[in-house]
Amino acid sequence: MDKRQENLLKAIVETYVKTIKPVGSKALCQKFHCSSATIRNEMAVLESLGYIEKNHISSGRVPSELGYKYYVDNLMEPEKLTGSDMLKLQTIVKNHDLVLSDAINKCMEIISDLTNYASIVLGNKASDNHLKQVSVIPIEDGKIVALVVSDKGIVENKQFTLPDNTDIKELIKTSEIINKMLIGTPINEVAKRLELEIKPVIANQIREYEAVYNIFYNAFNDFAADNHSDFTTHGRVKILEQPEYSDSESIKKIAYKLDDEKFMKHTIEKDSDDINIYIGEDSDVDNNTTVIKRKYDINGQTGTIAIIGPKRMEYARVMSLLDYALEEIKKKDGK
Amino acid sequence: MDKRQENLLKAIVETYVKTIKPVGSKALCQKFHCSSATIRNEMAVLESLGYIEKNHISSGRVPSELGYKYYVDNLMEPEKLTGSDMLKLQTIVKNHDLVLSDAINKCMEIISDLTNYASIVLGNKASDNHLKQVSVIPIEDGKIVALVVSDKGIVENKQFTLPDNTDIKELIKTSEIINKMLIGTPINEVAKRLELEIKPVIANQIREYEAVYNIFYNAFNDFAADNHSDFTTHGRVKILEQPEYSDSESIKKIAYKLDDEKFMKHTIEKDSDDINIYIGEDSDVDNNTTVIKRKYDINGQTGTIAIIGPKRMEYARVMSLLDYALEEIKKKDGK
DNA sequence: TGTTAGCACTTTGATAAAGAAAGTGCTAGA
DNA sequence: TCTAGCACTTTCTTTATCAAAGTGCTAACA
Repeated sequence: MDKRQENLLKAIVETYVKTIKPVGSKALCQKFHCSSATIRNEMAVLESLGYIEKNHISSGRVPSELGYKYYVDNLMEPEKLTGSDMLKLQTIVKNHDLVLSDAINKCMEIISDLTNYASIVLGNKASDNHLKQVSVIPIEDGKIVALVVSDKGIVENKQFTLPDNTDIKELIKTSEIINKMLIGTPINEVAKRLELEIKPVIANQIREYEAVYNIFYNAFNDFAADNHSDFTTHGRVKILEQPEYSDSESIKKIAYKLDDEKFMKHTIEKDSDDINIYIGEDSDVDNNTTVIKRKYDINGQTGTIAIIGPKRMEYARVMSLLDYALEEIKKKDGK
Repeated sequence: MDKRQENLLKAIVETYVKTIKPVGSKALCQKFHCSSATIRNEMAVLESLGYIEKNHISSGRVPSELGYKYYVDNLMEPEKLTGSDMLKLQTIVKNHDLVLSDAINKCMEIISDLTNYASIVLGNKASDNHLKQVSVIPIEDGKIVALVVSDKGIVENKQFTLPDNTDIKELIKTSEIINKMLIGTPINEVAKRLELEIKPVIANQIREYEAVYNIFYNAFNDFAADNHSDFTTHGRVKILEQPEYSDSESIKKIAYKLDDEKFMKHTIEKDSDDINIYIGEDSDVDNNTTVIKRKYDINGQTGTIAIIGPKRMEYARVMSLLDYALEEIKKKDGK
C-alpha cells in the first residue's frame, strides 16, 4: 500500500463512519484531485488486499474488519474534542464533589450520552479488594444483616434469618475475631481462611459455631471473585439509536449481550493489555460491534472502562474522550 | 350485553391472546354452535358498544381497550397453573434459604421467564424504613465509607473523601450520637432531625462540626424518599420476544420506559389500591402495554410487585402466578 | 323474531414487472 | 499513469395483479 492508497482507505473509513453509506468513487474525486476512474483503480487494489468490501457488485465500498484494524493501528489521528464535549466532562469532574469511582461512572455516562454508544465501568477485581471490616447488625424479625467492607470502599451486604438457638452475641463475637485476624486479606481468599483459621478458633468459643460459621461463609462467598457488584453499564438503550441496531433481530442480539453481565465482564477482562480494541468478530458481541476497553490506574485505584458501539465507530473521538476524562479525573484526584 | 355476547367477548379476547391474529367469525362457529353469520351479527353489536375493533373493513376483530377492561373486570376466570409452573416457583421458595426480599425477587424473575413479560419489585418505601444504625468506616487514602442500615435490612453506602482538618474520631463520635438519638426515625425524616437535633449538639462537642455534619447529611439524603435502591427489574430483554415489540420503534419505546427507573416507580406507586391493572393508554407506557401491579404485605414486610407485558396479556395466568408465588412465600416465611 | 345461506365487496399480502439511480469494471485514448 | 466513456449489475421504488380472509347485507327459513 502506497501513501495514496493509505489516504484513500482513511478517507473511506472516515466518510463511511460519517455517512453510513457505502462510499462510491465519485464522492472522493475532489478530495484526491483526480477522476473517479482513478479512484476506482485504487479501490480495486484496496479490495484485493482485503481492506475494503462491496455489499454487491455495483455498490460503493465499505471498510472490512481488516480495514478498520489497519485504520485504527496506522491511520487514525488523535481528534481534537469540541469545546462542548470537554465542557460537559469538566463540569462533572469539577462541580460535583464525587469520589473517584462515582466520577468515573458519571463520565462514562456522559460519554455514552455524547456518542450514543454504551459504556461499562468495571472496578477493582475482588483480589484487589482487601477486607477492611465485617459487621453484623440485627434488624427486625430475628434477622441480621452481614456487612463486608473492603479497603477500596466496596460494600456488600446480605440478609440472613438468624437460625434458632443462635445468639446474636455469638455472631458479633465471631465478627470481632474475624476483624482481628483477617483484616487485609484479599476478599476472594477470605472464605478459605475462614475455614482454615477462624473455624477452629470459634469451635472452642462459640456455642452454635457451625451455624455462625455458615453465615459468614455465605456472606463472603457472595463477595468473592467475579461476583462483586462493582460493575456498571450505561447507555444500554442509547446504543439502539445506532442504525446498525435498527432491525429487531440485531436489537435483540445486542440487548441480550449487554444484559449478560457475566459475558460482558469476561469480554472486558480477557486480555491484560492497557488498551484493546476488539472490532467486529473479535468483539464476541456481534459482527457489527466494536468494544474499546482501557485500563486505568488513578493513584492506585485500578479498573477498566469500555465503550461498546458499532464497528462503524468514531474511533478517534472515543479515544480522545476517554483520554480526556481520565486525565481530568486524575488531575482533580491528585490535588 | 346479554350472556351470549359476554361469552363471545370472552372468546374473542382469549382467542386473540393465544393466536395474536384478529379473530374472524368463522373461527368461533363451532364453539357457539351457530353459523358465522350469527356470530357476525353479534360481533356488530359488540363493536357498536366499543368492546371490539377492526383493523380495517374486512379484517377479523380485536379486543379494544374497553374490551380488555370488561374482560378483566367481569369475564376472566382464575386460571389453574400448570404443574411445571408451580414446581418452578416452589423450587425457588423452598430450596434456597433466601430472606423474604430475595425470595420475592427470585420469584418475579421466574415469572418473567415463564411468561416473557418484564417484572418489577419495589420494596418498602423510605418512610417504612427506620434507622437502625449508621456507621463510619475509614478505608484507604483518607477516604471513609458511611453506612446506613434500616430496620428492614436495606443498606446504603456512600464514599467520602475526608476533608482536611477532620479527624476520623470526630466522625465516629458523631455517628455514635446519631445512633443514640435517632434510632427508629423513618429514614426520610432523618435529614431533618439531623439538622434540628444533632447539629446543635455536635456544635459544642466536635471541632470541625460543619464538615462532619455535611457528610452525614449527604449520606442520608441519598437514602431519602424515592431514592433508595430497593427497586429491581427483571426480563427487560425477555419482553422483547413479544411480537408487539418487534418493530424497532416499539422496541426502543418500551426499552426506554423500562430503563427509566423514576418513571416506573411513579407508575407503580401512583394508586394506593392493592391491585391495579393499567391497560394500554392507562399504563402510561405504550398503547400496546399493560401493567399489573399488586401490593404485598408478608408479616409486616410490604412492597409492590408488577408485571409489564403487552395489552394482549395472559391476564388470568399472570394473576394466578402472582397469587401462587406470594402465597408460597407467605407460607414459608410464617413457619 | 332469531338464524342462516349466499354473494358482492374490501383490504391485505405476496409476487412479479418495469424503470430509475448508483456505482462498478473495462477499454481505449491522451 | 490518468481519464473519458460505456456496458453492465444490483438495489430500490413504484405499479399491477391475484388469491385469501373476512365483512355487511339481503333474502329466505324455522
